[in-house]
Amino acid sequence: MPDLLANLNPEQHAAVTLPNEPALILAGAGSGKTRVLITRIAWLIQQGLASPATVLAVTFTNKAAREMMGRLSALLPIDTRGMWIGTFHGLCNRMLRAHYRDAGLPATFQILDTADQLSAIKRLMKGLNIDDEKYPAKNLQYFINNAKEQGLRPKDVDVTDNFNRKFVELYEAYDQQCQREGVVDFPELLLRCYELLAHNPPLRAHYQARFRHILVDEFQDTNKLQYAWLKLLAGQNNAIFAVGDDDQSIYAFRGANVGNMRDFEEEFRVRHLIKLEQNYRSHGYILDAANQLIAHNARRLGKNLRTDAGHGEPVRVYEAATDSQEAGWIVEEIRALINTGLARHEIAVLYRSNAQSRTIEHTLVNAGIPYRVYGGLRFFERQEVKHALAYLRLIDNPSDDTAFARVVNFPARGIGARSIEQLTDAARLYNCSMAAAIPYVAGKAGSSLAGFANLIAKMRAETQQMSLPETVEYTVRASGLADFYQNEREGQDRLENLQELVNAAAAFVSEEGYGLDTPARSIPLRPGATSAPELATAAGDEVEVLDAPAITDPAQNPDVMTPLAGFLSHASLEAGDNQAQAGQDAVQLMTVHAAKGLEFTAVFITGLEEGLFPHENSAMEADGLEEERRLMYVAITRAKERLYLSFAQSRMLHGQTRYNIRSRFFDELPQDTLKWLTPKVEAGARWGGRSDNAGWGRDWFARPDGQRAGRDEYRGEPSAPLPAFANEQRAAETGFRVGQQVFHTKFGEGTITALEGSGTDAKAQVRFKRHGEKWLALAVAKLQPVE
DNA sequence: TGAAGGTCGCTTTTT
DNA sequence: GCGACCTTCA
Repeated sequence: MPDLLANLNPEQHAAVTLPNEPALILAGAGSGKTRVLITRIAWLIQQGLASPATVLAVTFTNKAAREMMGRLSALLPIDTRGMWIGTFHGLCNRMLRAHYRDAGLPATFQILDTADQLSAIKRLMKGLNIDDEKYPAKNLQYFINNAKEQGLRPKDVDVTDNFNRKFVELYEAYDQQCQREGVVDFPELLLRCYELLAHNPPLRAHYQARFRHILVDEFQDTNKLQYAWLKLLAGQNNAIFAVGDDDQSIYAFRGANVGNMRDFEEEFRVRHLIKLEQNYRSHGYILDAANQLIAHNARRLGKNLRTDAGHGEPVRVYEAATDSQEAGWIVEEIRALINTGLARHEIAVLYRSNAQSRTIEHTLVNAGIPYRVYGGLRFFERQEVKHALAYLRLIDNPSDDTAFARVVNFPARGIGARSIEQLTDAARLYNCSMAAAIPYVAGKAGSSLAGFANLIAKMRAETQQMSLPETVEYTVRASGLADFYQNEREGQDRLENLQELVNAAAAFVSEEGYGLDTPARSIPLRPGATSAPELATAAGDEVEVLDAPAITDPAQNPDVMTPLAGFLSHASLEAGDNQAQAGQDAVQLMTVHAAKGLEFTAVFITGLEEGLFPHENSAMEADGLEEERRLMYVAITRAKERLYLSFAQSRMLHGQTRYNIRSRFFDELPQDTLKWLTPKVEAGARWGGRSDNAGWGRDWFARPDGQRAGRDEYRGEPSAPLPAFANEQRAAETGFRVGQQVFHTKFGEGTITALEGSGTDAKAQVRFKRHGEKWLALAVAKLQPVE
């Protein structure tokens, strides 16, 4: 029997072995939070305090859920399938599939992702002739999701004015449309599941009796609805083991409510509050910086990280003249780090907003350093993949109008906007789906639509006995998608992705433990399967906890989805990785948000300027600045050994050059942990704000005070050379070189101290004998070389 | 029916 | 500055 408790520190040990009572674990960054969560489950089972079927563990991302399952089965030889480990949405989906009748849903209900939802809303508004200018579909989407996350149905929303009344009406119409089509959006999965439990006492009692152990990861990120769902599931008797960090709450903008931690403490009368403050990730100076920064936040539960590692390296700070100079410095430092033997994937460049990645990417490309950008299009979001999925959804559920509208004329089959209009009119008239309305459309439009209906019918018939991978492969071909992309000039990648979809289906079948020949569209018989059957309708007050018996009679096991339904859920709930060159050893580029939960030996936090980080929009939001500070805290605590902070005096943003002052966060960090690689300019000596350049010559832009930290003043002893990056290359592009003597008609003689950009964007920094240092646009300024 | 051209917006994002 | 999305036109 493995000793699960070995090597735990006292706080971790205490958390893992708590009695089965409500507990809140305040887990600082890098304090072994996931380890505690996993060890807790393993310990409960090992001690005989819990059987796998009584455990429910919920996370926010599929990645976290997978990690938990993986590490758990490595820790104990248990079948994790008996447990319910997954995301809020994944678990709710599972419950709704099991009790679809009680939840008022068709067996084959489909899940709309955010993009599907928006197109469903647009379709709805078009049908109702709503002015998209006055009531933008995006705003309605936000309104609906927000209401659902507050647990509010249309009848529950307060009508305050006519504008709001319209939104409530549209919300209601949207819900009716979803109901008719048999589709649910993301928040609906949660709300529907909440209502299922709230309105069905026997069912609620069943699950409350079953899930004696509820564990929640990243509790600070839960929204109101998720908290209510947890409360319902816990009932009077069950304990919730909540793990979270209020200092890392960075998702308020999408409904996360840090207040849930306080509420949980009070409402559940939490007697066990344990703080994990021992940090196993970062060196001392880095932690000092994090601790002192976050101490500036007023509303905290309070906690301070400590480490046994030494001080380590100081935090290096660099002030650049421009965003591209900042990028140049970063790349030089990265090159130096790589030269010392550091793996590229141990280096991360973080930024507040995605737009900042461009300059850095550009500079990395020029330097020939491989990198990977996180974010962007993910596999199941690609258009060709979504097209194929739409056909599969139509096979499974013909009423899914979102899927129907997406592919009725793709590949093109002569069904134009007019035909679609006729069809939607008919569908509204007969209150049926678009597919069902086809017979009511007459004429040429009617016959081409009938052709499409026949295609889908044929596909449904042909795939009746096929396995899931066969079904997908058949669909890709029979839909005409394969031919279409085959003939498309740049369709090869898309064709490969469609093949990849077939592979994904095969992988899904094998991971779920289906036989390879299991028909995709029937409830599979899985001899020896350990998934616990659920009550279709629980009767009476007697509730029995069913301990994972083998499934023998599919009719009694409504919780088993067909492989196709499972795969379609999987595609909606897990959008997959983004396609960036995975596998290669590459420098990691991402937003600070995306970096949460990750760690790197060396971290660059870039663009530390007022307006950017903290972001200017945060000033308008309640608690906005504190959230920005938490974001900075998250960023700092990603670093293990080396932390670099940088900012630029000017930056190209939205096609305009902006002049920013350095972030206030610099003043909130302990100064003795910082090592300025460029001279630190005191706040009072600094100019700030925007400059519209009025009154200044058009051909140059410089700080009005004529001062700047020149690269010749660079005093660091960095691993990297001075930011005289790629000078040779610049020389070739601009015709000038750094160090060259030049003459300007207005400013006279000077020396080039830096070059950047190319073509019409090329700029030179020149130190003039009488006018100080200035940046000049080479396309405008007439610089002449002095022999 | 697709290409071309114009307009809009632009913080962070998982499910 | 750039991409996404919408409309327009041949």
